[in-house]
Amino acid sequence: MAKNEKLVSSITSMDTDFAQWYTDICKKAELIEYTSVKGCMVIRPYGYAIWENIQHILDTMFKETGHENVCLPMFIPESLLNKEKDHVEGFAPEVAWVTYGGKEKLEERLCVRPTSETLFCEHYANIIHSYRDLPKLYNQWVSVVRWEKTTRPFLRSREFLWQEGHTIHATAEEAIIETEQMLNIYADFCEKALAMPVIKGKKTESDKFAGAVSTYAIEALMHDGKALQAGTSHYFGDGFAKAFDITYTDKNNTIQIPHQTSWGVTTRLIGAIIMTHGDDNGLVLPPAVAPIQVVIVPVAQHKEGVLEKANEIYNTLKAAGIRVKLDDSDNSPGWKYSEYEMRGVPVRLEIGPRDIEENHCVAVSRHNREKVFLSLDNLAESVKERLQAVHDGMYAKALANREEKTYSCTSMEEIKEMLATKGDGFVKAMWCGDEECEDKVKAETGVGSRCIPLEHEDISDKCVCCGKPAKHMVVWGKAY
RNA sequence: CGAGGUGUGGCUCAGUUUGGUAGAGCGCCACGUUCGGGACGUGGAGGCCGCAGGUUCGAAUCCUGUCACCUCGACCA
Repeated sequence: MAKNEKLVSSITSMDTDFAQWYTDICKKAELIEYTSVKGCMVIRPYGYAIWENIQHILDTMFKETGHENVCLPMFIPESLLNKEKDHVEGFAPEVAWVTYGGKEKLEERLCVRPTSETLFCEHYANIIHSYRDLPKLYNQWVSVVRWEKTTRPFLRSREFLWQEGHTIHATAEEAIIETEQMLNIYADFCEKALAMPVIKGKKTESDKFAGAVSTYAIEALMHDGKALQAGTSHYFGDGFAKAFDITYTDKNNTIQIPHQTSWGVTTRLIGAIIMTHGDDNGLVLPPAVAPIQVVIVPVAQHKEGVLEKANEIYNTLKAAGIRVKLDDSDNSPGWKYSEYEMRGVPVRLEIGPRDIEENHCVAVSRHNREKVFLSLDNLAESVKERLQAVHDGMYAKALANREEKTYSCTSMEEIKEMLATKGDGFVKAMWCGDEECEDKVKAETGVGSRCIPLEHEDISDKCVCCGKPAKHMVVWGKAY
């Protein structure tokens, strides 16, 4: 392994400086490049291809559950943004404004959408009249702008790509079911496509979305023990509908107010992948979203028959629907091994004269570097099995990391001690429901409330802070 | 946004204290030899020192401002 350290010396090791390690990977795996505008990055082809794969899988899940894609404007007139009081207050500090059109000052300034609830509401008010018009299950894939003070690639940028689902329903029950359904879709996606375990939970009052009745989120734990909110799903009740005057006539010819939801995930998921699975050799990509699932590295490719065989393998795998790349550049095999490990390619196949003689190739799994020989007969099948094994291995590893860094605590002292001795992580502790206690826990221990998990656990019957009867089990953590 | 740190070819950095007109290694390009964990030889290209002002006969070096990145806080997908 000593030699190995030298190979990857260009990436700062995770233990030395996790933040620098993260930045190194973003740059060296060619996911992003900075631009002259703070917080606005170029997502390079390799990074964007990951996003395209995320989009494709999620979009399919959305469509399977009856959602339709739309596209709304990127500008919101100030008066429209101002219609829902909590919503404006939540977003006003971080919106960017357009005040000029060419040389003329605008009568009313336009905000660059930080999120599109208000636009959807304006639209719904126009198109919804009857119970027959409901529900509307809309989603859009767009970018939004939030003028953040501190920015980091993927985790917090001023412009970011996301999808925002906005649905409107006849009844509260239906909207609540939608909110839960989308939370479940996100959690399934994270676990099955990104190999990333998440905790589904409800946000506390102080932490919920501006204008929502309740906010649900999936929370993931990164390799360094910090929490990352990976997706949110909000139930709005009829608050927005009232503010925007959206009504419909029901079967009995009486005017009713509909109920709404919104839900979203962003390019932050790419940051989550990096920080959940990455290691000191670079990126480790889950097979489902990896732009290249298998890279073929020919060894002694100048020798007769090697490139021919490599091409044959390439064609076989490609025909089987695997995203495969053959690197026949004249870099040395060793160089290629390191390069594709840094880029996180899940499986590498090595094929050289000795392999050809024995009718097999070498398969190396990125996440654990395990090497096996695979027969060239039925190769597509066995490669698919390897990809599945990589996914399973990555999930197990990420889950083990989370378990190891999850602590159940019954007192403030215990929280402090666990964090001090075992490092950052998820802290499970009971809470009375009082905001004062929530703030106090954060102020004294450094960990804030992440969510109230849907799967309840009884750690004790008393609030970890005040000792009064507990209402909820809360997962606490330091957040990105 | 508050406190601290760093900006020098694509990358990692030396040079800044004490001003005198820019270096190394890696990478890149060409050719040849190589090829089972980042190969080697020979030749070559590439930087007005983050940017803008100022001081000075003269600024990578001193001063002011600004931008970007990193760390720790506060805010957030």
